[in-house]
Amino acid sequence: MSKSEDLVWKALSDPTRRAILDQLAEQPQLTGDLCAHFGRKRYGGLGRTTVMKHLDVLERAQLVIQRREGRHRWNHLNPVPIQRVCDRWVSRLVRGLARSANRLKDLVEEQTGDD
Amino acid sequence: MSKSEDLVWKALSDPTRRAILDQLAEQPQLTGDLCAHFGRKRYGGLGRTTVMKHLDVLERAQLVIQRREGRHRWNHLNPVPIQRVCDRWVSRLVRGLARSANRLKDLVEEQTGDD
DNA sequence: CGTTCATGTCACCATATGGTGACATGAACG
DNA sequence: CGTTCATGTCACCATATGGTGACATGAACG
Repeated sequence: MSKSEDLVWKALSDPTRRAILDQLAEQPQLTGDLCAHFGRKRYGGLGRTTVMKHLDVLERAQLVIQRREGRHRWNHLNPVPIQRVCDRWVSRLVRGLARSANRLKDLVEEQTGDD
Repeated sequence: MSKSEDLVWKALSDPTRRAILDQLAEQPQLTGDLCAHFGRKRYGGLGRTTVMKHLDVLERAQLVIQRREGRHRWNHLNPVPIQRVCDRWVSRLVRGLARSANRLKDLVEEQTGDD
């Protein structure tokens, strides 16, 4: 639907990017720190270029906010998009659940009848 | 991380699949109904094969549950995986936010100082 | 002010993914 | 029981995506 929501879902679909967000949830980090971390074999053994590309995707989805400081760059997690997206879906599901309460009841009765 | 969580994120990353879940949140539908709906130009103009592939992805992520009935197949939305995934992330973010409250305060003060 | 070190950009590659038409199966209806 | 109609499967294509090494920039430190 909305362009920005799509960027968020796309950004979250990759495990490495979710791991980056995990790291940034702990504390803001330098691009170099993240590259060093995900460069370790245990954590993917990724090249610096790869990590920066992931950061770029996260930035375009506004999940990560970047701040220059001299020749360093701090990467901050921005929790707003995730919460917005989750809120929307959970409320949609709740709406649907209410509507289908009767059908679910019927299904359960039918299933237990079969056992 | 976990295999099943990855399947859910991957499944949710496509706009068409999210639209399918939207449809199924309203009410369970036959595969043919969904194909007819998304076959309309306004809703993507997709072929039957394409819609079924999306349904397959959703089923593997357990976001959709299927029930045979004669030569028909009912597709039901299963809200559990979305809620589980959202819960995990929101709680992670809350944890991170608490930890970074001080840093955020500093940032805000610094920013307002610059304006 | 030359060198170093963190970050940015580029062109490129292999594979995953969304999409398709043609054919297969199998319940249901005359 | 032959035909129809909903669903399932197959091989295939174009493009998006994750990943890479080589080169570019530009702050900082001796």
